[in-house]
Amino acid sequence: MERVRFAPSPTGPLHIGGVRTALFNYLYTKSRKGVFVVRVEDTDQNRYVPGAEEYILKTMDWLGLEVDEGPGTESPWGPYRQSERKDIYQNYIQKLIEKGKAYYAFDSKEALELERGKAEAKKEAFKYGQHNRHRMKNSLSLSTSEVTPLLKNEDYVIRLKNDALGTIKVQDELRGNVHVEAIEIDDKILMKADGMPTYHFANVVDDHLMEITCVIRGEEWLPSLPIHQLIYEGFGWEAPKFIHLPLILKPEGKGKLSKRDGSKGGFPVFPFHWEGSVGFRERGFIKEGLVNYLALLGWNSGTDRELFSLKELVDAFGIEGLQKGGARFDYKKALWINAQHIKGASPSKLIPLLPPHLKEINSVEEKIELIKDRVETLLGFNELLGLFEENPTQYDKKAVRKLESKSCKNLLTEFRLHIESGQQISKSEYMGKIKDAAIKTGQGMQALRIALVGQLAGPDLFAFMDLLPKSVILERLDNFIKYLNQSL
RNA sequence: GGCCCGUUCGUCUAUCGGUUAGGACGCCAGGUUUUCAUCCUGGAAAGAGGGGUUCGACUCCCCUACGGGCUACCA
Repeated sequence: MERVRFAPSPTGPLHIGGVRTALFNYLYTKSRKGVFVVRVEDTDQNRYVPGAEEYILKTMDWLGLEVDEGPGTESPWGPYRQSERKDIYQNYIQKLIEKGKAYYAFDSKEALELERGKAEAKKEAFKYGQHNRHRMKNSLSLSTSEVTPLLKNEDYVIRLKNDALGTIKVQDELRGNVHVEAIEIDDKILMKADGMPTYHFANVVDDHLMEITCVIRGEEWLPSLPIHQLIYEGFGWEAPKFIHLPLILKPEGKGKLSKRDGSKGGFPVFPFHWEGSVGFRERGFIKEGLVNYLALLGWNSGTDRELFSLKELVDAFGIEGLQKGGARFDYKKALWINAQHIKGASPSKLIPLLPPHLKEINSVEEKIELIKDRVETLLGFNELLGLFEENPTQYDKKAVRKLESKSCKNLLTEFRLHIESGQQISKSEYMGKIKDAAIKTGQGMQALRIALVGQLAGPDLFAFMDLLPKSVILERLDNFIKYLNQSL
């Protein structure tokens, strides 16, 4: 049975890169009928942001990424917040020290800065490791009698003792074998002075204890895979499989997509609102649209098919379809995908997603049916449904100018009488009136359209009128006739 | 700078040694429509460069270039 985890850090709202990582974790897990675990990696007390964890969980909930185990779940594998697992890490780091795979280090930040500066001056990278650990201040270079008081009186960290030789080989399911020289890997800090583990340590310990079978994370973690492997080996544990996903890149320019890119590019980067910034949900995306677009960023089904529901994605998913190179975010395509899902959705599914004042309007189902092919996002319904609810307050001047005011006025007056007398409102009836008035079809249709909605765009006029109370139609005709009178 | 990963139309991608290099978004043109949108049809648009290997390379190998990531007591 596969057990797969999504392990976000609550340092802020999840952005779409994180959402996609969650999605691929979910798809992989469910396509293999495995257990989907969410683990909150809150080991950095300085970067902790209140509300972020809740935001992440809400996102999963909104998108339908059902969590099998996570914060709040009672199970032998819990707890699922790393801040609640401190004792476990303390316990396991001792084991690593006993095995001689980790050691205490007492170097001050200043001392490390100094070393770093020296290395930089020589155009070298500073590494704390095999070649220089003997001249640093740690339990390997100091005698036991020196170490004991330091342990008591000074801040210290615990470092990985990397004594690997030659070349380290690690495996990524997407990229195959990756080789790194052991000397390149430094003695990473495993335990910080505040007693909390670093990512590297907590991650390995938890993945092992939670019996995770496959780790799916962003490509930014690929360089630290050898470190993690060293820790697994230090414990004598078998490592899970690893998949490093390509990153989502900025729409244009350089680098990976960041949280700031949204405001610059005029598109959202968060699933839903966070503080001042709006998310995909506020921009009128439905979950199916967002999920589908994100799945296509770095994955394809191997066929020409692009439209999928979440369930269909689960069925179609396979790691063969994963891409190795980074993918640029394309908001236009995201909008198109969203539009396809809105078009395919039934009105009853869309109505609950509308703002309260729109949910309740008359014949809302029929109205949505009439206009859903015309919108890209849910926001489009505000505008188009508004055409039913509010009489035009102004008329498109340019369009009005092109009308032959007098004959159009007569036509509309005639049509008004026709409606008032209780006769049928149909296309053929109106066409007859146009013919009688001896004006062009286009003119006649445009005049009616402007009268009803104030502009030259909108849904089919007769279907539109079917859903409009007769009194409202009359009112709008009156208003426009009056308007024409004034301008004559 | 060092290390690692990557590179097919503007963008997302198919191709797993032999194809007129396919699809989608976007763009352009035409059609349907009372308008706009939808929809339909068509079009422009790609293998980073250089070496190999091979009867034959987008596909395999090497180099270069470019892009990305990492290089914290952050994840």
